[in-house]
Amino acid sequence: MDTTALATLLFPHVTKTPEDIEAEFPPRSLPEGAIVSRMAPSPTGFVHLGNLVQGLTSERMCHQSGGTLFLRVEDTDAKREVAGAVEVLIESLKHYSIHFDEGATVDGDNGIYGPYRQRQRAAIYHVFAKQLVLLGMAYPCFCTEEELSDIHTRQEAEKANYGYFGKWAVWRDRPMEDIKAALDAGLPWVLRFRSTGSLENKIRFTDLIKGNLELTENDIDHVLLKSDGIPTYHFAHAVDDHLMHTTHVVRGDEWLPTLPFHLQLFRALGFKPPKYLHIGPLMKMDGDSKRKLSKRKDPELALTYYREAGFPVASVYEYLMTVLNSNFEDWRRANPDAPVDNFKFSYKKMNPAGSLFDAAKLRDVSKNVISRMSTDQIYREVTEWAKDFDRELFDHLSENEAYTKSILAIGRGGKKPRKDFAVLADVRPYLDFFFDDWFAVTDTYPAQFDSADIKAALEGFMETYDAGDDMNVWFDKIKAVADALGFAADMKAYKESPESFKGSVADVSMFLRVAVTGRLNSPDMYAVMQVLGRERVFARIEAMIETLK
RNA sequence: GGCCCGUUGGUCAAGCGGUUAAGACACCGCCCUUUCACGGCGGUAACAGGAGUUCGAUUCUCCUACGGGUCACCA
Repeated sequence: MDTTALATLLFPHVTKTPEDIEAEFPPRSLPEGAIVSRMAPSPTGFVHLGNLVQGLTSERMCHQSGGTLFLRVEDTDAKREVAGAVEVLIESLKHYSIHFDEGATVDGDNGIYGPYRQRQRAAIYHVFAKQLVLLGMAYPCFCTEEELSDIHTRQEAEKANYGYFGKWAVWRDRPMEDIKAALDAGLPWVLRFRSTGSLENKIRFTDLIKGNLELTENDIDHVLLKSDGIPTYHFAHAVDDHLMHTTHVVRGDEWLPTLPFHLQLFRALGFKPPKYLHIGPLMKMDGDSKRKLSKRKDPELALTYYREAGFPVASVYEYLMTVLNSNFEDWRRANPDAPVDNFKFSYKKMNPAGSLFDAAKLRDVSKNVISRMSTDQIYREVTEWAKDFDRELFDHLSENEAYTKSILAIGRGGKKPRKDFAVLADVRPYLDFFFDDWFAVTDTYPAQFDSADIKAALEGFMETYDAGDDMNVWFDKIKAVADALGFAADMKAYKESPESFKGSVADVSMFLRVAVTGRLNSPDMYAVMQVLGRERVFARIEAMIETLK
């Protein structure tokens, strides 16, 4: 077979050589040990947790090593592409604070190793495709979809392995005349890799996460270029990651089965392969068994789900960190206030197996994250969230900024901050009673108490209340009210002989709490009253007294 | 079916030939506490099974079982 003739026949317009292209993608000048990696998602309009897991890993490795992280859009499948998906993607990753040094942006490209959208790189791939043809390592295949599925059916019937190889690879050794004839007839064709691998042979490979692996060689003549001239993932991966000087590839371990093929491709092209990190899948419980989180069945796979539910970015980030690096939690406990970026991320701490996504754990992490936020920070977070997902809340918050902040400040800061919020959506039910138009008495007094006593306690409280009192004086006054009504002022005394009292100061506090907050449970009453102000407090108590008449 | 990866308590996970097998979440109990939310102390609970290698295996090897992934002109 005259490969020169075939190459010219197949790629008449390709004039550049691989050397020309190489010259256009010079080596990067980065410090020793700097990692170059990328996020290479396909623009399907759906950004999921897996993308973030992979992105976070790449991002940490690059930026911790003084390297470069870039974004490459893998838009080789025109059928799946959704309009505006690139924008969604970029916006979403930005939201989750993954910063790219280089790559595709909303307006175009940033960097000298572009284009960063694969379809725009078609001419580049063709140069290397032609090269492979020249070397006899690739050939055109004119099989139709029907022929291919027919092959598959026959393989099933014969219990043979699936795929285009051996005797099934009907175009692998066709004479030139056949190829010419097919070309002249205008038949569509794909370019296939001429594999020399054998199932008999094993290859050894070290994955940075999975460790030493023994894989079987690839014997399939995979498609390199599709009939539209656009490369498949495999070919684009080899060419791009070589030209863009990627040092580490982080991806899901569903790629492990095709890894032998990728390695083969790199060798055929004369490229040095990057180091690989194959991450186990994120799973979830489905009945009694685990399974990979699925785009179709599991709404919690989509990043938008977390935004909508009101998980702050920092919460999702920290949760994923705990999943990715097993020592992250320990570090966080030792450094509760340190910026996350200070954590030393290590791929050595990554779990080779898949992890079950743990929603309860995410909530717990989130509670801690939110509890550590300053008042201004939580105000900003919740306002921003409410803007999109709870307009009414947004209005209340933004029209009463100072007031809202004083509410959110209750129990915030200090060694043992309150942990009331797992998600920002928890904020509204927590603080709604502070706003008069939302305030409603939803809990009722337990039946065991006499309304005359309740009324007397409320009135007694108002007689001596002074907003200027400090907490101790304030509570002493409540104790005095309790005492006067035959309620124990001292909890110890009450516990020793509850039968000698009508109740305790705890009950008297409860009378006030229901009147002032409308419920049995609330944050610290003293602080609540300070925030509400004397006028509101009295108005509410008086309203309650009315109902007790 | 072929190929590959994985398997420590309910869940997330330390461990990397000798440990009383960490820790976190969840759950339970006690303490603190005017409710709540915290916080403190304690508890239940695990090396899938079987053969090897070794003085000794959770750790190494093999087999089995189970789970997962993958076998497209999708990535």
